[in-house]
Amino acid sequence: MVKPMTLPDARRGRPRDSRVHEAILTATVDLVTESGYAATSIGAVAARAGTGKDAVYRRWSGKAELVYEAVFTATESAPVPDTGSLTGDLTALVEALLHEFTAPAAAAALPGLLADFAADPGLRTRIRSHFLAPAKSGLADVFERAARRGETSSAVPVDLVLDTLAGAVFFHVGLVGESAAPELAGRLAGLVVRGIEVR
Amino acid sequence: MVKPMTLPDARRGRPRDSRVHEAILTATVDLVTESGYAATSIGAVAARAGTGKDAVYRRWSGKAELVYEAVFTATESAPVPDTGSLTGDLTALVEALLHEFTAPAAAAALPGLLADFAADPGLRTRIRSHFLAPAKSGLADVFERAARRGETSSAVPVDLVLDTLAGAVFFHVGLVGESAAPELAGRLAGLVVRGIEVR
Amino acid sequence: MVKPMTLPDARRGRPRDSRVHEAILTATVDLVTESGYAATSIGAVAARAGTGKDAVYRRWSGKAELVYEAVFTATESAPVPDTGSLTGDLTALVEALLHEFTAPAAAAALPGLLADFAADPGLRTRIRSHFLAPAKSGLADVFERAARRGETSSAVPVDLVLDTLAGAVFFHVGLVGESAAPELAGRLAGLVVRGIEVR
Amino acid sequence: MVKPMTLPDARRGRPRDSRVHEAILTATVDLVTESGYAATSIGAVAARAGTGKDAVYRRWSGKAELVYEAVFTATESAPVPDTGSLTGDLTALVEALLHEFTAPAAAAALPGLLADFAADPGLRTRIRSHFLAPAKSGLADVFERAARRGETSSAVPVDLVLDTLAGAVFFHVGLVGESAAPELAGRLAGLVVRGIEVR
DNA sequence: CATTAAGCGAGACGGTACGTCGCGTCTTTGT
DNA sequence: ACAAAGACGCGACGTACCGTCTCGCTTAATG
Repeated sequence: MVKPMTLPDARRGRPRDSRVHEAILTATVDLVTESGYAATSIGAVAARAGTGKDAVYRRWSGKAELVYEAVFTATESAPVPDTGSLTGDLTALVEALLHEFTAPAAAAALPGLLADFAADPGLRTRIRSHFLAPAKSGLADVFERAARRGETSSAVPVDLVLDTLAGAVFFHVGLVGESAAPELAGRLAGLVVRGIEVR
Repeated sequence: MVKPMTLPDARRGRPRDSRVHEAILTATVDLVTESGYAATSIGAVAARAGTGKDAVYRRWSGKAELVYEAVFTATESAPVPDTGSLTGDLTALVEALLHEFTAPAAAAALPGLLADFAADPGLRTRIRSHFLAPAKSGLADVFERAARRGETSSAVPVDLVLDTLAGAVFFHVGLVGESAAPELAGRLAGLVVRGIEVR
Repeated sequence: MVKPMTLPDARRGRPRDSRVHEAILTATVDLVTESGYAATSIGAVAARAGTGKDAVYRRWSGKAELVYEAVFTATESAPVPDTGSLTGDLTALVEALLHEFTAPAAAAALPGLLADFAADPGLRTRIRSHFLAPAKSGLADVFERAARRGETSSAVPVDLVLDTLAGAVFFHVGLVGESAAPELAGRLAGLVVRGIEVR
Repeated sequence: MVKPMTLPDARRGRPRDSRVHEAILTATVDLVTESGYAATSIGAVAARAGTGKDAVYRRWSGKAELVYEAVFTATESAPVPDTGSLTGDLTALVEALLHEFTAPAAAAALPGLLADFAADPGLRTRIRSHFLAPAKSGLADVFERAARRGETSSAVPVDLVLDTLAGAVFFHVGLVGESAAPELAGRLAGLVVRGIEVR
C-alpha cells in the first residue's frame, strides 16, 4: 500500500530480500500487539526481525508508516458485499470496519497511529487517499445499489454518513470500551438508514 | 480538575506559587498550538514558563495530564442549553463540541492526547469519568426534556447517540479536514433525531 | 588538564558528581588497556562506568579528549629533577618520557590519540599548549641549569633537542618495538649532549 | 608494494582492469588530501573512483593498506645519494624523509595510518619490513661509506640514529608544525654526526 | 521571632530511542 | 571471472527526552 520509498532504477544492484520485508512486518505486528504502539521502537522491531535498523529505514520512513502497512493490509481488498438491502449492506460494511479495528494489533496501534498521522501533513494526506478515499467510494457503491433498488432518493450525504459510521466505530473502539458490542453494527446501520431518509 | 498529586499535611512549608501554575499552563497551550503535541516536551514547557521541570512534575504526572488540563477547561461548565426542541438541543450540543475541538490548541492536542490516554489504563479510566460521563449525562438531560415535550418515546439509545455524535465530530475534525463545515452540527443532529426512530 | 567544557555559572543546579567523573576515567583506562583505543567507544565507557553517555559528553567533547585526560595525568606534575649534570638531567627526562609512554594504557592509546589530535585543528592547538609547551619549558630549565654549571654555552637549540628526544622516544615506542631497551634513555641523552656541543 | 591479496590461479576469467586500479589509487590520494584520513571511507573512495566497494576490497584488505599504497610509492626507490661526506649524506637522507612526509597527502595520512598500523599486529609487522628495514639498510650504507672514508670508527649505533632522525622528522611534521623549517635537515644531521661520538 | 518544611530554578543523573554512517560481505544483472 | 550497484547485519555515533535526584535559595506558617 505504501509505496517503496525510492525506486533506484529498479534492476540495479542486489534486490531487496522479501524475507526481510516480511520478517519486519511480522515483528512489527507482534511487538505492537504485545507492547503497544508507543513501546514499539524501530530498533526493537529490527532486533526481533533479525535485521539491522537500516533494512527498516530503507523501506519505511518511520514508525507510523511501518505500523500502518504492517497492521492494515486486509482492508484494501474489501469488496463491498451486496446483501440485497441498504441496511444489510451498511451493516456488513460497519461489521467489516469493526472487525478490522478490533483486531488486537489494530486496536493497539490505532490511537498512536492516528496521532502520528495527524501530526505530519504528509502522512495526513497519505492516509486520506489510502484510507478515506476507498471507504468513500465503497460507500458510494452501496448507495448507488440502493438507489437502483429504489431504497433511497437521489441526494444522499455520503460524507456525512462516512463521518458518522467511521467516527462512531473509532470512538467506540478507541475510547468507550475495548469490547465492542456485537449488535453495534446493526444498530448503527439502522440509525443511519432511517436518518438519511429523505422525508 | 486534575487534583494535586499529594496533599502533604496540607499547609506546611512554602505554599505553591499560583503564578508558576499559570505560567506552566500558558506555556503548555502556547507550545501545543505552535509546535503540536508530539513536539511539546515537559522540558520545553518548563523552559518557556521560566520554571524547573520539577515544578511541572510536582503538579502533573506527565505530558498527557498537563496538556489535558491546559487545553480543556471550558468544557466542564457546559450548561446544556434548552432551545425548545430536540433537534435544536442536539444541534447546540454538537456545535459546542465542534467549537471546543476546533480551537487551535485543542485540534493540535487531541490526537496525541487520545493516543496517550488510550495507552494508559489509568488515564483511560480518568478520561471516561471526566469527559465521557458528563457528556452522557448532558445527553440524558436533553433526551429527558424531549420526552417531557413528547418528542420521543421512552427507550432512547443514549450510548449509541453519543458514539455517533462525538465520533463523527472527532473523526471530522481529526481526519477529514481541518475546516469543519458550519452546517455540520445541524445535519448531524437531524440525522440522529430521525435515526433514533420515533417518528 | 583539559578544562570542563562549560562553566555554567559554577554554583547553579546540581553539582557534578565526582564519583561519576572518576568512574568514567577508570573505565576509560581499563577499556583502552584491554581493547585498545579504536575498540574503545564512548558507549562502552559509559556502560562500564555505570553511567549514561550524557554524563561523558557533558564533561568531554569526544573520545580523544576523554582518553587523553584519562591516560595522561601524572605527567603534568613532573618537577624536572636536578641530577647535577646535563647528561643526568636529560637521561632522567627521557626516562620519565619513556616511563610515561610505555605504561600499558598510554602505549595502547598513543597512536590513535595522536591521529585524532592531528585530524582536528582545535585539538592540535590544545595538545601543543598542554603537552608541548610544558615539555619545552622543562627542557629550557634543564639547559639553564647546565649553563649555570658552565656545561653549555649560550645558544642551545631547545626546539631541535625537543624534536629529537620526544620524537625518538615516540618513534621507538610506537613503531619499533613494544619493549623499550632500558639503556635507551642514557644513550639518547648522551647523543644529544655531545650533538649540541657548541664546538 | 603491498601485494595483491590473492593470486587465483593467475589467469582465469576476466583479468583485472588496471584503469580501475589506478582510479581507486587516485581517488584515495585526492580524498585523503582533501578530507583527511579519518574522513576517507572505502565507500567514498569507490564512489569517487566510479567503482563498487568490492573492487577495492578485492585488491586491498582495508583502508590502512589502501592509503599506504596510494600515498607512499616514491619512497621505495630512494637510492641513497653519495654526497662525499657523512654529514652531507645524512642531510640528504633527512631531506628525503622530510620531503616525503611533508607532501600534502602524506602529511594528511600519516598519523591515522600509524594508528591503524599500530593497532593491528599484522600491519605492524608489515610496516616494519617495508618501511623500517629499507631505511635501516640505507642508513647502514651511508655509515659504511663513512667508515671507508675514515669519518667514523666501527661501532655506530645505527638503530639509535634511525630512532633519532626518523622520530624527529615525524614528531616535527606530525605535532609541532605543518611548516617544516628548511634548515631542519642540516641541523639534525649535524647533531647526530657530532652525537655519535667519533670525533 | 527563630525554626522549619516545602517550593523553586537549575541542571546532573541513568536510561532509552532516535536516525545516520561506515564497515566488510553478499547477491543481483550486465558485460 | 570481473565490474557496478546496492542490500544486508552490525555497531558506533552524538542528540533529545524521560522522570528522578541533588544542590543553594526563597518563602511562609508554626512553635
